[in-house]
Amino acid sequence: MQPRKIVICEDHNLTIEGLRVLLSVNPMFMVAGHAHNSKELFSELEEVNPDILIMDINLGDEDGLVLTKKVKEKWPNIRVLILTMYDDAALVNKSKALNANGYLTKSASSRELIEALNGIMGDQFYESPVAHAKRLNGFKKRDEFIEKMKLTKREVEIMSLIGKGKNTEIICEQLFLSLHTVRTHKKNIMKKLGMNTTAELVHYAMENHLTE
Amino acid sequence: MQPRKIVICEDHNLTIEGLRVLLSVNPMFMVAGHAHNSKELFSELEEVNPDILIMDINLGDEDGLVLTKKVKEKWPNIRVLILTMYDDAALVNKSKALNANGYLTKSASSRELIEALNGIMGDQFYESPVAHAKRLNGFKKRDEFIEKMKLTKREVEIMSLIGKGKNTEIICEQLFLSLHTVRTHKKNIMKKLGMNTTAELVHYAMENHLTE
DNA sequence: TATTATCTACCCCAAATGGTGTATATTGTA
DNA sequence: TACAATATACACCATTTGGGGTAGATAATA
Repeated sequence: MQPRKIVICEDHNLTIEGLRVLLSVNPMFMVAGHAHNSKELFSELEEVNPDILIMDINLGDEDGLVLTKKVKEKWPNIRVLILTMYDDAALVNKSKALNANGYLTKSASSRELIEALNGIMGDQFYESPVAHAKRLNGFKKRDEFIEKMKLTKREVEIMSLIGKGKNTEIICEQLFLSLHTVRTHKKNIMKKLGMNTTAELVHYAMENHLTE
Repeated sequence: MQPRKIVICEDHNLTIEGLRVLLSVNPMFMVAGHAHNSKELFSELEEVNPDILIMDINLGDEDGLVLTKKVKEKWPNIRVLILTMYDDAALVNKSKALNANGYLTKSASSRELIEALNGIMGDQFYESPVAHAKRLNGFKKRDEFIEKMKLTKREVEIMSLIGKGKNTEIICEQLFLSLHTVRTHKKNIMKKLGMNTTAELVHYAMENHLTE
């Protein structure tokens, strides 16, 4: 069987090199090219015509998810694996919504990477079984909490990051939002929950598994 | 207490600079030198006589693990932390076999770096709790954490309350302490843990079961 | 006993947060 | 289409927090 051709879109060279090394030992896959941004990516896809695109979410000032959508519109047959450092349910769902074929965190082992690359060839959206199981455990309580507190989607997303101990600055970088917006959301969450310190938010986000 | 002297062996200057910055804010450690290859490393170790060596595996055409073995033969008292981009069980075991004292991936946060640097001072081989738990399904132990981080009795007490989401005002009421005192303790805790927001403290207090 | 660690408490200053309010664009939906 | 909900962004102000100190009292220990 021909090895599957892979293009990597990732702004950190260290990671690109790491992926190349990991994949070089496996005859089933071949890294045929890489790109650091959307411009490089489109010319690379045009030239290489790969089977698989490994896409990072955090591409400097570009958004890998937005890029995924564009890629899928132009090349619907390319299978896209989102590879990111964020272990975040909201991002998994977002990836799914944007027609990506799978989601894997950078904390995955090389074995999990291979599993994922095989997994995304199927019809189903692929997610690391470990990560999936980890999140499902807290779902009941989590959804109850969200429903009870009437948190909006965005608020839940922000609550999740707050629960991970991230401050406003980090959150707005991560979600590509203005500092004002994140502060507004945070204040609205506080009103809904009847809390008035970040510490309380972190505590209750973790207690109710909103971080997963 | 004297800060621990550290030498970094790493071929990427960017990473060296990053480590220097991350460690410069922590009074418990001092980067006393660095090296890009084995030649520079041996002269640096001779001159500096450090407590800790942070060793990259991928040193251009040299192998950090082989180098670690040589270092350990000549300077058995130097604690060696392997820092690498590979999250790979086989490499962890190999590092252990070659008498390194700990293993950390480059995807680690600054907090995890501090944890690791404290961790390798112990008798046991240190591995990132997250990575370790991921593989072994183990639980983080409250006492381990306290011991590793060298938190005092009072600090643990305050950490526990912080973990419950209580703010400084509530804590000082509860412990019959001045606001200044609680703030001082809190700042000292932050220094030890390499954190700089309350949110992070809450998150990790809960993660490590310090609230119990 | 001398030394070190811990606990307590305060100072200053810059940055971040919390409280309140306004406003516009977009999305969902009755 | 009109209406409500949501997401975004900003202004103003008082309070709290974080980072840098100093310093005395007590406890532990070499």
